[in-house]
Amino acid sequence: ITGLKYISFFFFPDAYSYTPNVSLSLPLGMGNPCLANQYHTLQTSPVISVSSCHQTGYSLQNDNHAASGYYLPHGLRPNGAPALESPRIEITAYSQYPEDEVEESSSEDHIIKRGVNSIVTLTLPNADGYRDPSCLSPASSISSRSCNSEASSYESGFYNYDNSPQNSPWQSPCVSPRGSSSLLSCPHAGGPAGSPHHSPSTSPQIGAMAEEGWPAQPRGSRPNSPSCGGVGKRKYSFNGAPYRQTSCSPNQSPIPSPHGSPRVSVTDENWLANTNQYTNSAIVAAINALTTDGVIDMGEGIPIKTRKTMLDHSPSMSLKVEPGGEELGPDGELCHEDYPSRLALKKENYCGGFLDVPQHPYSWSKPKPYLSNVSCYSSPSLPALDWQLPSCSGPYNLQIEVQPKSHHRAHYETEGSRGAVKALSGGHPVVQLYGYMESEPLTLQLFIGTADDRLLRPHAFYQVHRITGKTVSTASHEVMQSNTKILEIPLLPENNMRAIIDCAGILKLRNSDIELRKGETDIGRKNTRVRLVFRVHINQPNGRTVSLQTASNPIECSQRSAQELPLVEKQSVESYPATGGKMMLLSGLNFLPDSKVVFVEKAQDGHHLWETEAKVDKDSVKSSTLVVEIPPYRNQRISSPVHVNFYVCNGKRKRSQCQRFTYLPPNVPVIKTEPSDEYDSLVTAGLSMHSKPYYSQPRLTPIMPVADPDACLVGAYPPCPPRHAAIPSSSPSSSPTLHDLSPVAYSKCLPSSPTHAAPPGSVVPPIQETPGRPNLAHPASPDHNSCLGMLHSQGSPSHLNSPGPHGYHPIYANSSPSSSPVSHPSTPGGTAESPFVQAYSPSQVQAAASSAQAGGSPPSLLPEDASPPSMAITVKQEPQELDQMYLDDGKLPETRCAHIACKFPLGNYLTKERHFVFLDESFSI
DNA sequence: TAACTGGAATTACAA
DNA sequence: TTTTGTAATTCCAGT
Repeated sequence: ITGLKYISFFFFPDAYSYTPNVSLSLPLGMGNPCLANQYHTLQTSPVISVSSCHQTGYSLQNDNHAASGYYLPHGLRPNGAPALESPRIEITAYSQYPEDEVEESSSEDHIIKRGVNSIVTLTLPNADGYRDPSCLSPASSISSRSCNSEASSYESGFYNYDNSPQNSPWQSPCVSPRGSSSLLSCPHAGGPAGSPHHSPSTSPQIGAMAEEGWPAQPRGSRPNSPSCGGVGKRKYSFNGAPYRQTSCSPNQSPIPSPHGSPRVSVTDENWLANTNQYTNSAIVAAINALTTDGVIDMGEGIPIKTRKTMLDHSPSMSLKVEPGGEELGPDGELCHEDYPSRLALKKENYCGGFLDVPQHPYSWSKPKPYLSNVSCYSSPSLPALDWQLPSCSGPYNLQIEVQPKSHHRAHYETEGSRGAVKALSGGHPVVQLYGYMESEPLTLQLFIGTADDRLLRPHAFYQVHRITGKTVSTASHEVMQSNTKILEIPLLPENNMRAIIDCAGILKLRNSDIELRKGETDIGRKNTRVRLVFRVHINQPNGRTVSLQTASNPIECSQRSAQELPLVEKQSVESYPATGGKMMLLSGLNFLPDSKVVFVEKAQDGHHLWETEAKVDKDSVKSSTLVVEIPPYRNQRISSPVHVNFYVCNGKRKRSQCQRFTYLPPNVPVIKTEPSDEYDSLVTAGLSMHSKPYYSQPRLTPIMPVADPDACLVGAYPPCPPRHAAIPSSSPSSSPTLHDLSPVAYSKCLPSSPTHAAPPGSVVPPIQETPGRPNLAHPASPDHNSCLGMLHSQGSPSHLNSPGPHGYHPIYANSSPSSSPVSHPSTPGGTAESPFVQAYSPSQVQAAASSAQAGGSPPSLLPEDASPPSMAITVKQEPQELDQMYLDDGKLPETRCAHIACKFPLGNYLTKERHFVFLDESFSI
């Protein structure tokens, strides 16, 4: 319902005719380059400028790029707010917004409507409700605090738009009145709101809090832990959820994320490398000041959606402040520049005691010299966390050299840390970036992602937890981005751009806390598998940024299942002719002699089409390996690959996650994989291990076997750099795989199915264009899309050749049929010719992300000020027998791709929706 | 002492 | 509506 409302909101002319232009200018001086970057204003004193203007001039396109639209300083305060000697709050609300929106907000928050331009009064919780900072338990550290993780996804499309900068079409860095409820985000309250980017209004907890007497009782049915009283580990959040305590905490300093603003145009000039990019306490304080006074009202002047997200987005990234730590600049020096701001704002803060508590500036456990040159943040707006990115591009290749163990018991906030994620070998996961020859260090980002069969996205119920201690050798620190905690780890040239991930634990958030979050559609129950997602952003000389991402094998995080449930980590065969009969080796855990392997096929609507039990070689069963004979498919005469699933069953309710398997037509070459050392001993003749990826990254839907990504690039695109000769082979899944390349599959790298013209999970071009550069919005030509998809390797490379649900990415959808990849000569490695070389500005990226997620469709990349390409909505009548046509031709006509691309007029969500439907239908056909 | 573990009791939830 | 089993969460006792 929310989504529908949301969508309709977008399509309704009056709805988008007004563009909530709300901006928050919080010049923090040297304290926060991020802010400077985001707002293009670097002032000497804090200035909070919140305004809502009705701008009829906004184009639809801009609306769709909402995030950026409302966000950019150039939108409202082109010149930035004037420098002031003291904090100033400017609130201007001119416009009105849809009534329904108002109602919605009013009901959710305790905001009193007084008319379009009137003041909204926010009912504030009792100050007594704020938790005493002294009550902070170990878990109260940001590491333990959970955050409402962004759960945006293309699957759900619309949801969570309200609290994800990237997701919200209305996202705005502004402080909204509702956000003000964020006072809730009051420091001590520690709510999700604790982070300024949280909009209380969007959080169900807010309402609950106000109604139930925040933060007296944790929401939910669970009784308070004995320790909740403020003595034990249990921490109170305003809604009772410990993790909700956030950046507001005196010890926490949320900061706006450089990524947070889609329209942020950060240049190298305004990026103050030697300033503390993570010091945004000022903005937090400012927001608190603004939002907690209880009388500020912008509500009536700002579209609800905007108001909901304003607070959320501004600071989409916050810094964890280690208690007792010190805020260090890149060079290790304390950075207290933002203190004045904080202090100044403190007086305005509803939570009076908030700033009285000594600040505990963040401190790296070790000097982080590389920070001074971290290029990661040179880009103001990096891809949203739920964007699918490739693991390699041009010369770069981000790889997980050592995979984490398949089980890691996550800890609750009520518990102490359960340590860092370990590797199978007993060590820790290792990640390395290949192909990077520069001398400047980079930052490796790590967050906890999902491990289901949908697109990779931040896991709503788990957060990465920074592990500290003498046993930890890797420096790291935490930042928040869109409710997702990110661990940043240095990638140093001296270490060969290799990082040992011994500083990452996993925090489990209570299901009840997350599920009640507005917009959250995922359920936590039995959703206990995660993946470590690594990202790196490489700045190019030309200002663009190459973003790479890779995800680990799935990690089971529950205690129980780790002991009982079978877990399939790898499978030796991903696909095989329908005749079956081949032995497949499964590698995993908790296999029993009585374990059964069941193959199932389900229709799109979920009902069973076929189910059969495979023969298990009981003699060879070990707890970690299982040999099973691939059963023949029910139809031996299939003309195209058929995707089925299988699972290992140890008894009632003791099933492994479903694994994907593809039955191929007899004439389709079988994909062979290269055995990995670690598993060689396990592999019997003819068996080689495949990292299993049913629930891993979206994969190619293989109507035709997909070759190695690199191979795919051969000829047309520069291949990813070969792995380093010294690449450890400890991780089978991370080992490259070799595949037989069918001439058909190889020749064109074409999508194997119509859906690939614009797969929902397509890889986002890893290269961002310099801000301001007009976007050409021509992403790769249609026929490149498939390659993009193929490259969208996350986790183990091997899954590249496996089929999988594909997300569709907007970037390509907007491709002009005739357009070709934008050439960027300066791109190293000849990426100019790579399909990944998509020219887009950061703002566009963000805007696109936002619009896409908000609208349930992928973001589109268009220059903010550019009018949408004249793309007629040409809905070509597709042949009814797509599969047949494909098979007959041996390829998917590029022209079809082109037409599909044409169906995505930028900014037209309705059309996009239709397109999705179309794709589904096509696929079905 | 703090971090980390393993186990299990308690509570919530779903079949 | 109740029962029962499972999953989630919290707590304890160690290392």
